[in-house]
Order: sequence, then structure tokens, then C-alpha cells
Amino acid sequence: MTKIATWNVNSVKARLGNLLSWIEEAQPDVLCLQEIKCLAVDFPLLELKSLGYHTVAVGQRSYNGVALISKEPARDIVTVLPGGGDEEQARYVEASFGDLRVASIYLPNGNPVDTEKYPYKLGWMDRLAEHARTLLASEAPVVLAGDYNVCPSDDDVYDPVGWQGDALCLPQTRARFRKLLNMGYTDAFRVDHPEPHLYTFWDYQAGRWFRDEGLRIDHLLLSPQAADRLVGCTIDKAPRGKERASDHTPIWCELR
DNA sequence: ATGGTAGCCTTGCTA
Repeated sequence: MTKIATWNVNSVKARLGNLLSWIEEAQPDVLCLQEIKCLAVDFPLLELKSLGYHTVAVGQRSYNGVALISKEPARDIVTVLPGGGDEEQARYVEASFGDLRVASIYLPNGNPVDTEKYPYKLGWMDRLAEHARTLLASEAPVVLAGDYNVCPSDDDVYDPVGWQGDALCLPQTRARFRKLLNMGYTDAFRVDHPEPHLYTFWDYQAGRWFRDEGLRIDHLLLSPQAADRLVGCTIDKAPRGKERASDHTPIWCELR
């Protein structure tokens, strides 16, 4: 069994204790991180190595940053989403583990929608779709995991009306996410969890965690060859309730 | 009641 997890940690430095204790307990084979918020050279490689894990980090100062943490060393590493020219934002890393191809994705938030941030998000999603199609053609099992900053439907939002104009919920955003599904990827969580109001993110503000008012924006998309092997998909809410928690909580899938 | 919190270092910006 192979356990692939994803977690937006909102600063690996601030979250190091929580991260290490979660890894020790959950024992993922591959963990995709987002918002490490540091340069790759400042990533705590030794601490992870002491738990038996290899790391590939793609970082930048202060913002964004992604990583792949794994029991097996990563092979054939790609550190940028193709098609972005001189992209400076650290939002993508992809590598192979055994026969599996795994990507850690930090998709742009896109707010405020009346600025250049929203077209940047949509353009990034178009690049992702194009690359996802290339990966499909390889016929390898592929897991595209990360913080998509997309609520796929109103069932994934605590207040759909209040959020309808937000970059995470707009029809153009959802259409681009749906395009990934329509080309053949499976939203791993929805295979066995059709019920509404299950979340991976709760804002720090306004008591959102306490009131269970969240969003489902962290996703594992599986190519057909990966979906064939899906055993289950789980949101682990426990880390969100800890001291010094990230505003996101881990979600993982298990493949046979 | 248009707020609130967290993290970075750019004490404003991002989320």
C-alpha cells in the first residue's frame, strides 16, 4: 500500500514541530507540502532525514514554496510547471517514486478578482491542464496533489452565497477544475465521500475552525491508472486542532 | 458590526 498525502503547512519553519510529529504518526510514503514560505536552502532537511525521509524543496523568500517528502528518493524531478516562461513563483514540483508520478501543486489564490491576480490564476490553470494532458499520455499512475485554491462545488463551501464572487468559487475557476476531471482525472476524495460540508481549510479568523466553517480546496487528482488502484481517501482533521496549527489540514489517499 | 488571525520581513503584503 502506498500513502500519498498533501498538506499546506503555511510556513515549514513555524510548523516544524507539528509537521515532524504528524509524519512520525501518519507515515506517508510521499507527502506533498505547500506554502513552505522559505528558500530551498533553508528547508529543514536534516530533521526530516532523521525521520527517514528524503526531501525535494522548491522555495522562494516569504511566499509560496512547495516540497516532496518521501521514504524513497525522488527520481526525474521537475521544478516548474511548463509553459510559464520566466515564472518566479515557486508553486510546482513533480517527481517519480517507484512507478508513481506525483506533483505537489500550489495553485494561485486569485483574489482580488478585479486585479491581475485572477487572470494569472486562470492562466496557471490552463498551463496545468495542458501539462496534465501530457502526463495522461504517459499512461503512468499520476497523482496531482495540493492546494488548488478551488472549491469544486457549493457542497465544498460553508457559505456558498457569501463566497460566490470569490476567486476560489467563480464559475470560470470551477470550469477549469472540471476540465481536469473531464479529461480523465478523478477527485480521489469524492469517490467514497459524496456528503457535503467536509473541509480541508478553515480560516484563522472569525472562529471558523470552532464553528466548522471551512472550504474543501486541497485535492488529490488521480489519473485512470492511479484511480484503478485507489483504496481510500481521508481528511485528517486532527492537525488543524493543535496548538500553532496551519489553517489547512492534511488529506491523503492510499493506492494498492 | 465590512471586523477578525497568522506568517513573512517588504512593519505592508499575502492568504
